[in-house]
Amino acid sequence: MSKTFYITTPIYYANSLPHLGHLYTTTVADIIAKHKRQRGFDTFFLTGTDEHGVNIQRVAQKENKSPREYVDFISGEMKKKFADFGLTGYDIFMRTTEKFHYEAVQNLWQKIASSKTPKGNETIYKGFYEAWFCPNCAEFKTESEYQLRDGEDAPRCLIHERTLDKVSEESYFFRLSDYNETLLETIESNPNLIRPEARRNEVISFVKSGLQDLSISREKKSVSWGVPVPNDENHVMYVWLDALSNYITAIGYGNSEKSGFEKYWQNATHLVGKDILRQHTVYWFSFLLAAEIDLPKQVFAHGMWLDAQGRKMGKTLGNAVKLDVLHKHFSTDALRYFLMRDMVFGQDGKFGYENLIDRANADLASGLGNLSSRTFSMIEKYREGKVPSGKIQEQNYLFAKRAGINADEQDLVSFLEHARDEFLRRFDNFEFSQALEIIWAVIARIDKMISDSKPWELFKDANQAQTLNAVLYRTTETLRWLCVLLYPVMPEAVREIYAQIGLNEDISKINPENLTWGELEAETRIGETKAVFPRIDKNKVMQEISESKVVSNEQSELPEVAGISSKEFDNKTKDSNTGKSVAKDEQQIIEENFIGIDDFLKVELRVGEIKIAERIPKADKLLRFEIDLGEEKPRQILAGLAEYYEPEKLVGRKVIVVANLKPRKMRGLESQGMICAASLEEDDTPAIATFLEDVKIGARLK
RNA sequence: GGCUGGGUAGCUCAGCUGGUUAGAGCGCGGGAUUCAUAACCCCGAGGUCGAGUGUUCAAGUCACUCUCCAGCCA
Repeated sequence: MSKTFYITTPIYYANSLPHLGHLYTTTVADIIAKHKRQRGFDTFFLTGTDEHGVNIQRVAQKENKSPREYVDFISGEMKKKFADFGLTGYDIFMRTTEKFHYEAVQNLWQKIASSKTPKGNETIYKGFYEAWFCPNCAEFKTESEYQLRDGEDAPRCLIHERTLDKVSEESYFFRLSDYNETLLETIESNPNLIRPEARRNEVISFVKSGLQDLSISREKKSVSWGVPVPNDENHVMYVWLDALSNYITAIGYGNSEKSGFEKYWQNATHLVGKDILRQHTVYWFSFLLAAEIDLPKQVFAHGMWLDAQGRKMGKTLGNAVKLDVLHKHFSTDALRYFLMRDMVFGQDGKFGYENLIDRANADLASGLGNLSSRTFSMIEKYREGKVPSGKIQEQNYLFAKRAGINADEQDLVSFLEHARDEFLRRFDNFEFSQALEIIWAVIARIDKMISDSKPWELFKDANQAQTLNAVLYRTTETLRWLCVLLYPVMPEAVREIYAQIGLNEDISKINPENLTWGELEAETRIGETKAVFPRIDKNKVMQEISESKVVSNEQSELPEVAGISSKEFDNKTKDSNTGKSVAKDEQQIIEENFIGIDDFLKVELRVGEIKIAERIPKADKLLRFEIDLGEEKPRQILAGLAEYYEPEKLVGRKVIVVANLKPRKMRGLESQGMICAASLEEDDTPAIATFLEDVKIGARLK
């Protein structure tokens, strides 16, 4: 039986449109799947949507759709976006609303219910949960949504300020509290079960702090959109049991429609965002233990993409990456490369269009692209388009040596083999960023070999014919290897290069472990040459992106209730445990985005004239200003404008100053306010706000 | 507050079990070159490795204290 491999992304909660987070995890999974397949693993790749729960019920209602219509729409959008980015290689797009899943989770429920906990108790029991309910909001409130005042028994709703009612609802509970020891033992004895290590520690400390039983159902009268609990008309399962079990139901556990459980489950890897790690370890592992199913081999929690400044992306800040912008301006391969190269897998990463462009230009255009381009151009020019043999005969050794080329290619071969092995090792260990660095070290080495041997001079010397041949052969053969290694990351581009070498095998089926130096045959006729990674005109593209942003802000979009999925996941967690309520009302979100006039008046904006502007030694961004606000003496204000403005030219300019900002020290100097400026572009290039009319110094803005 | 992780060149990061003058890429300055996508190659500037104390012949690398940042605490 061949080796198998099972890779999953989370199934994404179908309450909001696809965003970068979804795209990222599925891209990583796709790359891993392609890699494993190349290496001969019988691989199963799952992604999909999680479609039940009260959140979805509500959003659907708001949209005047049935939950089913709504999730059909979202899941369709998800598939479309994935397809836009070439993500079609999954084996299943799992949906929890499918019939087989209903059947299978119900079977799982019964299996769990029929077994005992490690301490010999019933695993599932019926009880009540109690929670604070606000009748005005018609919602259960979580801790962060209410306030308990001194001397009062019941907390108050933060919105309505009225006391909350304690409401209890019947619920089935999973006896999670009986799984502490088993869980701890399992996790501690398997260092690789949860990764990265820092995350694993979090889980361990969470388990150690004691586990409470988990509510796994809701009464149908409050939540109807879910899988019915077997033998109880009045309950539906609550999200996590339903959602997590998809990983096994999709491959045939508990149902006969799907298959592969025996084959794939033994080698399962779950990729998850760090925000849902607990659910995928504590809850999921316990469910599996209860159902007497083996645990997955590994759960890997990756980080989040932050914006270029390191802030969380979201609706409120308006800094979320727009997938249509990405799709319009960047090739899928460049994006895939960036996602793998720029984020250390497991840590958070910063995403900026500029970073992406810089990365693509430096590594892809100037690096790999340029190497292939110069190679084929030389083969065309010097060897009539045919890859020459790399053999150097003994009588030519001396000539080769003079050109700095070792007649024996073994050094290069060993180097390349070692790079390949390292690459595979890093890749297997999910160290994608470092794996790719190794490839780029190979590119640098080949570039250097070319520069050192100077093929354009060798060409003029008849004695150096074989040296030139060797350089060209070695370069091309190395490119062949790199294509095979890089295939999972940049399938399209690498196929193109492979074809330009003149080869036509299906690169997706070539196992990098079996690459053998010299298999590229001499006399191979190279294909038609063209640039694989065109250089991106940064200014132009950045300009276009900032223009398109303005447009898309004006378009009305489908509302993303309560924003982005990580937040939703959090809410969902609380919900599943306590039955307290969830998604914030859209209206409420909107209200939160407004401030009252009082809030505005707190900000003291005044007109000031710049009297002195100068650079600060050793600070490349900061400028020091003295600004006259009509006060006794000018104020010293520091601002990060040095990269964009000549200080001399700012003297005399009237600007808007936040006058009551708390003073702050920077570079040992106190800044007594802030100059208002707008950002021109993604990188925060500032434009100082100013007046067309002649305003008085010290005048307050209102 | 408790726990966990991190603070290494302007930026993003490598530095395994302590051992020569602390590395890479990007960016910046200079040079060389033309096969190539203003590319590639060479040279250079730039770091008291968050602060302090200790262990040691020897410490980004170990211990302790402090500090700042991030995450987890249902």
